[in-house]
Amino acid sequence: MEKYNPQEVEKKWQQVWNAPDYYRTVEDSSRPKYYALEMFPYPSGNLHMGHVRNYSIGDVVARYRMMAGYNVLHPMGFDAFGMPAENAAIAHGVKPGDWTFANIKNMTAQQKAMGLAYDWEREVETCREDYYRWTQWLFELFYKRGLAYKKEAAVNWCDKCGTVLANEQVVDGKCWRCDSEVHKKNLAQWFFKITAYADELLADLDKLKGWPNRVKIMQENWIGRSEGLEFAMDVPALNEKISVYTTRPDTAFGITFLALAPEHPLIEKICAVSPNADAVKNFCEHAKSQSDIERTSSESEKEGIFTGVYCVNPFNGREVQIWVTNYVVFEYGTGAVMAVPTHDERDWMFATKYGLEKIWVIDNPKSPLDFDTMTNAYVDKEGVLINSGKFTGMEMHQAMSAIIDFAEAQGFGKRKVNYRLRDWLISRQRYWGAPIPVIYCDKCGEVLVPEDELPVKLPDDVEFKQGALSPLSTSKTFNECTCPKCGGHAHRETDTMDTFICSSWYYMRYTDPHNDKMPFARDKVNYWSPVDQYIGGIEHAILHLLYSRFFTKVLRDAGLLDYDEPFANLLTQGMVIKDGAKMSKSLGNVVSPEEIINQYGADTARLFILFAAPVERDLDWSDEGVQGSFRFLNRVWRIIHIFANNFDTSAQNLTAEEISLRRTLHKTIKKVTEDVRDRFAFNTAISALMELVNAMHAFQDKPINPNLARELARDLLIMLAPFVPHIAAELWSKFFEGDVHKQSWTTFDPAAIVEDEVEIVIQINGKVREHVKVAVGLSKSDLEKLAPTLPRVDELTAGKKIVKVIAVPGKLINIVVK
RNA sequence: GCCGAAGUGGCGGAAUUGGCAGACGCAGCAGACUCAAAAUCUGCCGUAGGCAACUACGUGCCGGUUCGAGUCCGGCCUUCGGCACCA
Repeated sequence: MEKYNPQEVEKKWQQVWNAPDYYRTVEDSSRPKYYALEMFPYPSGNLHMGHVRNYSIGDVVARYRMMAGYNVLHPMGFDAFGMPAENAAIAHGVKPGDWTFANIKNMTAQQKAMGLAYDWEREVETCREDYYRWTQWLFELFYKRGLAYKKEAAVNWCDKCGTVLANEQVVDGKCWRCDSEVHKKNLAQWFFKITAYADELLADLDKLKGWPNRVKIMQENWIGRSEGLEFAMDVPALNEKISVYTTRPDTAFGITFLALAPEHPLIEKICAVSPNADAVKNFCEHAKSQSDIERTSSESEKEGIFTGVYCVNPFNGREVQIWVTNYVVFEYGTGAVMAVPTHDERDWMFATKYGLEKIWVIDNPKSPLDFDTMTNAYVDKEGVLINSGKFTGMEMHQAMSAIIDFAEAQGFGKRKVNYRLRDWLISRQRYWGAPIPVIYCDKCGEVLVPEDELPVKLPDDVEFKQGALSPLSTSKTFNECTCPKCGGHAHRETDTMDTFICSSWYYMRYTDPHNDKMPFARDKVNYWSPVDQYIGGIEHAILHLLYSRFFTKVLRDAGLLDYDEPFANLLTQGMVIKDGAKMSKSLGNVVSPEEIINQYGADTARLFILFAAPVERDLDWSDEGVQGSFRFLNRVWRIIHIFANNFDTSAQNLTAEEISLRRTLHKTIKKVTEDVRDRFAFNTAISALMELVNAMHAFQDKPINPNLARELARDLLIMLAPFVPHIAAELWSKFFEGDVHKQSWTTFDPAAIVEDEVEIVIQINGKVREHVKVAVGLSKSDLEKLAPTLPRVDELTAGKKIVKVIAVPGKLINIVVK
């Protein structure tokens, strides 16, 4: 028997799998389809352990489904536009495209060294013209459907990245990529109208039965739907109205002031009549200069200034002061808030600080409030209205709808649904992205580039300088053009698209990657979609997964596809941790996949990473654990060779020991199948395989029935194939015909797992006192009768009274004594 | 503050429907093989007491339901994640 040499074995099989037709996928209506997908990577240059984990999980899923008779689509590609390529251009003078393609080449080689079962002919690279042509085409589709628009707004600007960011890409006031602080800037930018789909994006979360609950909850929070009342308050001094939005119309009689965001357009008019206009203007400047964190943290100091102007509460006719404050968010609702200090914590703090009036309008009849000594707002969702005119005495929830009805009947307000979700800012002042296909004509204004002129190609003659200027605007060949409508003088949009747009539809392109008439054919995308199993990191819970859901719904409404949700099942893998922290260069705890693969082989790396932790949980890297996995593969290598020595011996009837070993095999088949198919419990599937190999080891020095030896070797290799494809293929080729990866998944023989005896537990007062073997199928009453006849039971219950006997067939007998 | 997840040996983890807590692996200890070491194989391995059979305790804490709770219920504690002045 030669030694297990993973380097040699893996190289050999990777060459076999690299043949163009080995993993080629075609539509086939005779088999059920299965679309297995891992989130495609950014081509940073090297795989890290997070990638290895992601692809190992996906490969087990795909390979198992292939063997289980499904027509499996399992593609890979690269999210190839993005800033690091551009930064490399600035730092080292290399072209972003050259840098990117070199990285893709390197990473593809690393992926191939992992032995992954991909159809490489479907590879997608988002930076290639034949891909971004369709990204631009989709932008135009959104534009034509009124879902892409340009607007001047205060947007998030990252100095370090030299570009604007979408709300989803700002984390705790910082840039999601470089972690530097983001500030507001007024710029005219392109947006996608994701808010038009807010309701459906929220409602359809219910359809996603195969998604982790926490991801759905995160999206729900992000969309942030609320119901309430929007109503107008008169400003007599200006002969104007201010609209406010509230979710607590039941507290409307407690309004004591009105709070405006410093950006509110009415402030200018107020200043025209205000006695302290200068102070108000100064305050607004000050508030606007505060950083995002200062402005939006609930712990920040609330500040404000009285404008000297009043408005009228339409419910009771009271005049209330108009204040400008730093805690009202302009982008949400109407940018103006009715303030009720007694029933809102923020208003309480503000009113206390500035000595404003507090009027209580809700009391709790169950435990009446002592208003004179209250030090907080009363915000519980329970109570009855007081001091509220004709609504006094009404239960607060009834009062909410009654007050809304009243406002609607009087014509000064209406029911309103609001969302926290904002439109998606998609412009980026960067080079390495898909150019926005828009032309600005001196006469015609904003014009789309005609479809047959797509793609708008990225020019080569640009200067890569950090700053507010889009690199494309430095190109001499790109900028100037003629108007497609009138032929007159025009110039191009020089911003590119957020790369999240490229990744919002790549999984559709995989279904028809070489189509040069359309982004994809409708019948192909419908055949393969939705993705049956999507696998990736939790960090995309909102970003990529929300954007992709939005894209799917827009493309459905445009008639390009016929389903509502892109990803039927989602698996969010945990991080790879070492020494208690995420692997990172700065901590110096990075383990390179390349080194592990060189030392032990890809099979060992895959096995360890799948065995060490459940897929959803963080995984602690352990060098000793890797050695353990390598040891196991060596055990497999030896035991298969030993068993194969018995293949040609003469067959006898199975001994009792052999029957028991066969039972272990079939129980293992059942468990591994269920763990892989239903639970993604790869760690327990592998532990069951280890137990089987341990059981086989009891026969290492004994002759074994040749039929059983063959059955064990065969089924073990089939079950190992999705996890450790190279060693399984090699051992199979040595002792069996054909290719292990083209075998049907093995099934268990129900007759083989039947036991004739079961061990049941005897408990006395719930404590285990004895184990007995009984015939299988003994009924409840048989067991109850059996219990008192056991000598041990007799001994332990001597002198005590048996109160009750509980029997669970096949499990236990519990005797209750006093 | 609100929402969510988790807490089990020295470590990673198992226990799928309320029924033997600690499968499997790592580390450790002992033995076999060897001149020796490595590799391999075998056994032991929650804590305390005991030569042992065995006994008591034990799944973050307190209480409850149940013949029986890691699992269910109520109340806390800790850690991690998300949202966070959204009216």
